[in-house]
Amino acid sequence: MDRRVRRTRKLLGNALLELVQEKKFEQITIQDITDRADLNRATFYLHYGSKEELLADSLESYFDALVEQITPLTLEKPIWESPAAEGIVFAHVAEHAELYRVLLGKNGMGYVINRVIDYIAEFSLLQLKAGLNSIEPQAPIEIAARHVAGSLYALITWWLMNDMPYTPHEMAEMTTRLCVNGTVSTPAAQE
Amino acid sequence: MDRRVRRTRKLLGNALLELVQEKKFEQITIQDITDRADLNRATFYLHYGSKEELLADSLESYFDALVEQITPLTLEKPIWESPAAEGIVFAHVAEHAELYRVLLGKNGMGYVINRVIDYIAEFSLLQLKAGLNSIEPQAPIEIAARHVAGSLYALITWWLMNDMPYTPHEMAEMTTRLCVNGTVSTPAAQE
DNA sequence: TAAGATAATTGACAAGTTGTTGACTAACTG
DNA sequence: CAGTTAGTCAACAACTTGTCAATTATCTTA
Repeated sequence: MDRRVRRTRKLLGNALLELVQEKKFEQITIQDITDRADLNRATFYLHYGSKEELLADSLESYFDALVEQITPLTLEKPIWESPAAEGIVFAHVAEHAELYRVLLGKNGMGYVINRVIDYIAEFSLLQLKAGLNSIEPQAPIEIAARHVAGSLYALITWWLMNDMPYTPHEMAEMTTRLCVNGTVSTPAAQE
Repeated sequence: MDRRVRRTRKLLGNALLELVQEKKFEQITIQDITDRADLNRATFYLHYGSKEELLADSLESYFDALVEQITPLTLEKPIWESPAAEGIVFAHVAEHAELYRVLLGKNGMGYVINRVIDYIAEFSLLQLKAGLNSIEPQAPIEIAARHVAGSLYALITWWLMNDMPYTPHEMAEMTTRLCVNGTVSTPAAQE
């Protein structure tokens, strides 16, 4: 790929990720983006059809970096026996807290939220498939994976929006416990 | 409140909820909304400052109706002993499937998604608090509630986006099982 | 390194959206 | 019925959008 193209796209992506933390996504104009990136407005249209498209493209790198970090860990120990992988996820979120607060928070972007959940669900699905001989899911594995993804997403956003009152490690442990043991334990058996 | 005001806001709300199912939210203009509602464009600005504000207002009625339906049930039996309440939620979603598919789906709206999760989490929190003498949560109850909310949200969207391949009752049962028992059971003790 | 290809710039365009205004008419409330 | 408030209408400037053709700058590779 032409060096100029790489350069331009990176400039556009960084500009958007900056702007997204300053004002609402809807009221960021193409002009804003190209101004920030020091490019001509027409140039934007040579690469992307919309802000949404640009954002989607820019987020790939974040997610990919994260998955690369996690994958080796899961080969050692399945995810339901150790919260190590979740720990990395929470640490990653903390590192980019301002950005994720905007993308996932109050007036977050549906596109990003669903993409995050999909990502996690896909990952969980692989984990569950790999462990099928030693565990027995409580529902079809697509659904079980989705359950884990929703939980992790919800805990991440809760943590972010409440100023991260626990360490990434603590959050990872709670997430794992809730997903593996269930939400509550009933000391007295239920009928 | 003035009868004319009620009338106008209802017209605007219905117009938007219709339009939202026809085209992307971002490319719905104020003109579109007032055209559909048979009102003057200037009238819109007498009531709302933006489409987002209008949407938020319009969704209240949906959620409120739902909570009213559920509340009596939870007084009979705690939510972790019966999937009845969840069943009603899934049935409600099915009834308004086209709308929720747009609001929560692929390019859904972050605002709505987070509002839904918050709603569920608040509700779960009340349930957990009420049952504290007979159960022992696996994490601080705010977090446990959030875990349940995330799971339910994720299962709802999975179900919607996959053309609802199970009955509301089946989905409710799976949700409850996953949340109460955990994602997997391990026939052989771990390690 | 020179030639040809491709990217980016520039200024300009029509079309459409936004938010607000002031003067008007219609509808509601007590 | 009188006074208040809501909605209508037409018009406004300011801004955004997507696209264009002509020009310049920068890359690639032979």
